[in-house]
Amino acid sequence: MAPRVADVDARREQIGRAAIEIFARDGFQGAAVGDIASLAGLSKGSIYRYFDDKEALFHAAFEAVRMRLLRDCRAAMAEQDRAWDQLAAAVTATVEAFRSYIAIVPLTLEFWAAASAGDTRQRFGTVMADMYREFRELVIALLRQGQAEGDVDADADVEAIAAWLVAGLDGLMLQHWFDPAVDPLAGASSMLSTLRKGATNASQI
Amino acid sequence: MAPRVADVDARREQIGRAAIEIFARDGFQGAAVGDIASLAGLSKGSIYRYFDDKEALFHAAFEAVRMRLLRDCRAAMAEQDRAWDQLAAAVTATVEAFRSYIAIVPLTLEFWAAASAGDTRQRFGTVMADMYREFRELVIALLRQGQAEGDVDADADVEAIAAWLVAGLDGLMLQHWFDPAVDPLAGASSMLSTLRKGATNASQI
DNA sequence: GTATAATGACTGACTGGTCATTCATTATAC
DNA sequence: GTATAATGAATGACCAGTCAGTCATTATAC
Repeated sequence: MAPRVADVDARREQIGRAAIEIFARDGFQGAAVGDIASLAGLSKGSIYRYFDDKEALFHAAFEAVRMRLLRDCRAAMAEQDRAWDQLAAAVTATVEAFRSYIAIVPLTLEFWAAASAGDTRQRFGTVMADMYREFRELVIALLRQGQAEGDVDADADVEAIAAWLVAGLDGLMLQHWFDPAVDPLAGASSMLSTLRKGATNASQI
Repeated sequence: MAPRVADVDARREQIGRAAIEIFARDGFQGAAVGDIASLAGLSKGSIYRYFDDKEALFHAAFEAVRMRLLRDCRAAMAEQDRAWDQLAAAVTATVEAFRSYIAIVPLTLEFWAAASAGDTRQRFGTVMADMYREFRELVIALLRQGQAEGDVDADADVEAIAAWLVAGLDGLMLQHWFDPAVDPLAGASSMLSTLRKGATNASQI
């Protein structure tokens, strides 16, 4: 109807918000493009003016969620001076992000599945690999700085630690999703304090 | 009377094996029951003689994989005396199971997704919740015994530790699946040694 | 040992339905 | 009048689950 739409980016974002909600509720395969269109206040056909196909829509939804998480982490880190405190803040911010924006969880699970099997595997698999590399590298950098600042053992295997720290956060969110009695914050705190004691000679000996 | 003396259990297992392979390759929604039937050497119609519907097939596939994992864990534990060594053996056995039977990974990811969104959520959600509770309880029991044997601090929060240990294994397997350069065994070893140092006064002080 | 009857595992064409994607048409703004 | 956004009916492909019929195998009678 409206020629020269006011703002293409705004419309894409509007559709993306609807996509997050529907994909989180119904899954990737289960979601109907028409439902996303309705929620965005458009018709099915219009979706295809802004996105090539359903997969592109899914990718955009996940990307939006990922950026939000990364932004929250960086914001929390900016408030701390020492690398160790920044790491703790990032971990806490991640858990908080999951709790305050719970749609992240089912959306992520759907994305994992899409990246691991079926036609979507190739397209989304590299996206996941890149994302985890990025998260691990963030943690590795903090741990290295922590070593320089004397909060982390010089001989700690920072790569391995980064992998299981990120892994632990994912897994805690997963268990919390299936069973709300599992407290992800308690788990993350325990993980951090154990790491603090287990990989820090300076403060113990 | 009964032609080919059909061994119902054997047939179900034969179909189950095919189901694991196809679901791991194509995902739950993406898999065609006809493909599973072909791989099992049967026709589509016959599948429904042994399973109520596609979901039942999926459930059976996951259950088989879960039992195998649990069996491997218990076997590894049986070879150790002290609770701490049993825990370490179980963790290593889990990682080894993932590596030697890699189809577990995409199948698990599919199951997570099915348990988190869409029509399948209710049916599979409780299965997941129960499974994680079972795994956590196994770890909790070992940690408690470890406390009794003096290998684990008396004031350690065993519930929180169990949650993040299980979480870490899931997450490591996930990262390894997307990026084979991530070594899950190195991650798991680091996690264990950190826990050993961080939650054990006895051996350090 | 042979012929016949009974059985039920197995098949695959079929039904009913879903849904992503396309495109001819309509509405709107300038 | 023209360019473009938006629409939604139409298309085509896919697939879970059903069921009437087939036929190899077993049981029984003699």
